[in-house]
Amino acid sequence: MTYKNKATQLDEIHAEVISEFSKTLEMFSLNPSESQLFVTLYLSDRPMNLDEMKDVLGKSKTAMSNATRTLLDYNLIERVWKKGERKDLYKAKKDLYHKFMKSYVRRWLDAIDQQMNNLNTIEYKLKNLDNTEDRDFIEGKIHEAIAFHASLEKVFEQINIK
Amino acid sequence: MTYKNKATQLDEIHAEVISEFSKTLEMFSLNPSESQLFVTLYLSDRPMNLDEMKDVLGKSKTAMSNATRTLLDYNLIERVWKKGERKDLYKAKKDLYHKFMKSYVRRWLDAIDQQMNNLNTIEYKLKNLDNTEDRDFIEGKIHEAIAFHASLEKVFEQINIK
DNA sequence: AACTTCATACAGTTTAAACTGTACGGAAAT
DNA sequence: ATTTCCGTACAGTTTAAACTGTATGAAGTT
Repeated sequence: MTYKNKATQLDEIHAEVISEFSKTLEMFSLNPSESQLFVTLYLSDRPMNLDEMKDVLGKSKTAMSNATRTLLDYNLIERVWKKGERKDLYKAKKDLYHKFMKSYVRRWLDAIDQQMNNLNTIEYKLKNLDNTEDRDFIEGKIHEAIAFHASLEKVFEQINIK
Repeated sequence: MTYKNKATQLDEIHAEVISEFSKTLEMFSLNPSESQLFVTLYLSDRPMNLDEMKDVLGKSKTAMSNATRTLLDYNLIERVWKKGERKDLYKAKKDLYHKFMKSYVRRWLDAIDQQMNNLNTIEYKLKNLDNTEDRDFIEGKIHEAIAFHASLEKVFEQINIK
């Protein structure tokens, strides 16, 4: 039986957690680098710089730079200042669940809002057309689609409060 | 000013609704063909066959065949039988909001369940290792990750009831 | 001021998703 | 039984996302 020291075994576990947990985070519309990077920071007991990240994940520094910016934008990680340190340091924010939900819900709500505007614009165009059976049919459908968006908005707003 | 007859104007509106509404539906993890096809069926006053679909969307019949199968699987459209008709006919299901939410929530819950199992498996492996500070640290993180999944499960289950 | 060292912009490459066209098997029509 | 017509499997192509390597400019160091 092959001998494995504790450190190696823990490294394997570490890698497995990154691989598995990141799959869930990808469902929040994060790409693989973003998801894996978040889990890496989440599992780290101290802030990390871009070079450390790229070594852990075996990806390019550019990928790490892009991923940190997105995660910052989503408010999932934060930059940490350390005296005498030239490299940027980042750590995962606390309270996983709320941070992810908030970011996710916000992106949904933004998109829903945008799409409702677009549908309202289309509906407005319809009003300038003569009334016909076809016109009324489409108008009804657009109305229903807008109501669909309103329902979505409602359900995501409810999540937000919790 | 260019003359446009009613039919042309309505066709334009029709195309715009497909283009815009489908963007929202893509957020339910549908690909462009699936989303556009759903909206097409949604806007149609009668069931359509694959050839009609491909003409409306300007895509291949294979794309339509694949898209209908996915939409059927997600329970968003249904097949319609018509006497003497050899081609398969499909129509959009009623009650957009509930159908989409249900399908979406189900896919989230399935994935969460799968991921919780994976994390539990990893945690079990950890138990066979000697206790060290590092081990305890990772174990705590895995626990937190599992709790994160449990919270997700809860929030999506709540949506489901409504 | 010259030299390092960092993050990131940018162009190019790789990889994966989306889509197309052809071919095939099965069902219906002749 | 043969022919026609349908949906879809499959292989190949196109398109878009993800990622890499190099270049650049800004900030810190000597």
